[in-house]
Amino acid sequence: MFLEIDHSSGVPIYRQIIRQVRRHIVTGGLKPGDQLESVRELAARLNVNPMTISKAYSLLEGEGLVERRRGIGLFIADVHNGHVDEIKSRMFAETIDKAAVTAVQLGISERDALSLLREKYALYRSKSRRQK
Amino acid sequence: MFLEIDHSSGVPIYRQIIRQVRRHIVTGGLKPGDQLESVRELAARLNVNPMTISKAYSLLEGEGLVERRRGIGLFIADVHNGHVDEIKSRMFAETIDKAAVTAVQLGISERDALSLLREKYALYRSKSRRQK
Amino acid sequence: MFLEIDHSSGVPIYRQIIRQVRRHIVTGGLKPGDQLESVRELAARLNVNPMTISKAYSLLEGEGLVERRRGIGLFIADVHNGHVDEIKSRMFAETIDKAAVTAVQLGISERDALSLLREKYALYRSKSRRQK
Amino acid sequence: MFLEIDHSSGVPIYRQIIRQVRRHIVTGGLKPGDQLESVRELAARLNVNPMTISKAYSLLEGEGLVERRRGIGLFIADVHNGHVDEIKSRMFAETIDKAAVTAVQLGISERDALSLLREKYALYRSKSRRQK
DNA sequence: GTGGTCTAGACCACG
DNA sequence: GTGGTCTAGACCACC
Repeated sequence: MFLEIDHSSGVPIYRQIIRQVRRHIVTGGLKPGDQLESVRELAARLNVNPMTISKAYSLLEGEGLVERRRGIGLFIADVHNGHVDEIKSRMFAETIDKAAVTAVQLGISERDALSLLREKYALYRSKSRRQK
Repeated sequence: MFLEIDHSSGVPIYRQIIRQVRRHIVTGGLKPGDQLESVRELAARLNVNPMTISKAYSLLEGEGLVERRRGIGLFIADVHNGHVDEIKSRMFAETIDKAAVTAVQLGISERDALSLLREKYALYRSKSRRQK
Repeated sequence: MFLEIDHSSGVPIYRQIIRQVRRHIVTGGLKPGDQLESVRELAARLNVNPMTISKAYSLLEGEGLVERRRGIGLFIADVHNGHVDEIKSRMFAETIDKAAVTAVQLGISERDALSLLREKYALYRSKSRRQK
Repeated sequence: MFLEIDHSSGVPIYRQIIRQVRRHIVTGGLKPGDQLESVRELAARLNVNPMTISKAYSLLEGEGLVERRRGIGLFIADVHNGHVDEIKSRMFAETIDKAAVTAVQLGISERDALSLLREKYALYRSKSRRQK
């Protein structure tokens, strides 16, 4: 599971995790029944405190996106139906929208904007492949 | 100076102020030599504690965007063009960064991401021209 | 960490702290990765308000000399050698600047000024060697 | 009269003026009976508020270093006797002392220290000549 | 009038 | 436990 933590953004780590896991579920990257990485494992991989992972998982459980099976671990719940593509598009459109507004307001050329996006895309694409 | 404080966003007030003043400076809404609203005045207008405003102003001073003239008030500093460009790049890079991570996590192709950005860019570009 | 606060000097406490921590970092007394005393601990020890310490620490963070690890504490950042050298130069330039102005105003010749500096330098150099 | 105001040092302007006028008196750059520049003139030249100059002059008068002659202006008082060279040396030695300690503590070479002093000396020497 | 500093105390978020 | 934020109020220095 590809997760990118930004320690300097000020956004709490557990929130960053929740948002990204939610995305993976929406995307189908994580499918109903899939087991989540264990708290300890993920904590070690991301180099954050296990309690932080635990908090994120608990909140996802509260949302009903994740199910706890006692003694075994956490699994993606069966909530994955319909409208997924639409939701995906909307989620992505929001981020691009902000970027476009900012670019225009700051007078950044379309050429520069596109080339930066291309570069960043490649960066995270390769990171995500390495994490798989 | 137009400033909009969102008390419910969770983003610290002083950061909201910094971000908006910075944007006003970078986009030319505030020009070198312009005097900032006084701490007390702005505090009264936004209905927040003067120290909160003071904190925002001090940090802007630390960034070199704002200058104190003792006993008189605070003024927009004479920022080099290079510095402004650097700030712009940083501001824009942050938004593109988020978009790129989202795109990768949602499994959106680079091609689609770029074309959406192109489309949005054109949209806001033409909007901004009409407003001129 | 040795910190000496002079309440009667008129120099703001938070600036005294910043200057001394900065000096400890630059001279190697505090090394990258070292944890700073907690805000509350230092506040109690120096007998000042925690917010004053917090302000000093925040500004050091803004300078990039110190890093927050959320919920854990503050640590000396991994400062590049170049950055340290820059800070050193700035610190030293300030003292020489004052000396030069004084020399000119007192009508002391460049020759005498240089020879006094040479002499004082040798003095403290040998003192510092003896302490090693 | 050569005066160097540092707006960014945090030291109040009126104090900077007092200290430097005092130095000129000690040095003999200003002699008993010499008339001081008028408040307005000096204010215009240094580009500071006339009240700031006035405050500095009043405090110098309080020290007895300066005398007010009603309707005419301010003059250097007749306090200029003995020990002058000794005082000068001490004033200068203090600044060099600090510089030398800093240099040694920061590990700056004698060569670099001397060359910086040479450079700064030349800078203020030429400034002082222009102001005469 | 301007901003700067410090305090005391409350509350929050994070780990 | 950690730091961060905000408030209310006092006091200071400067112009």
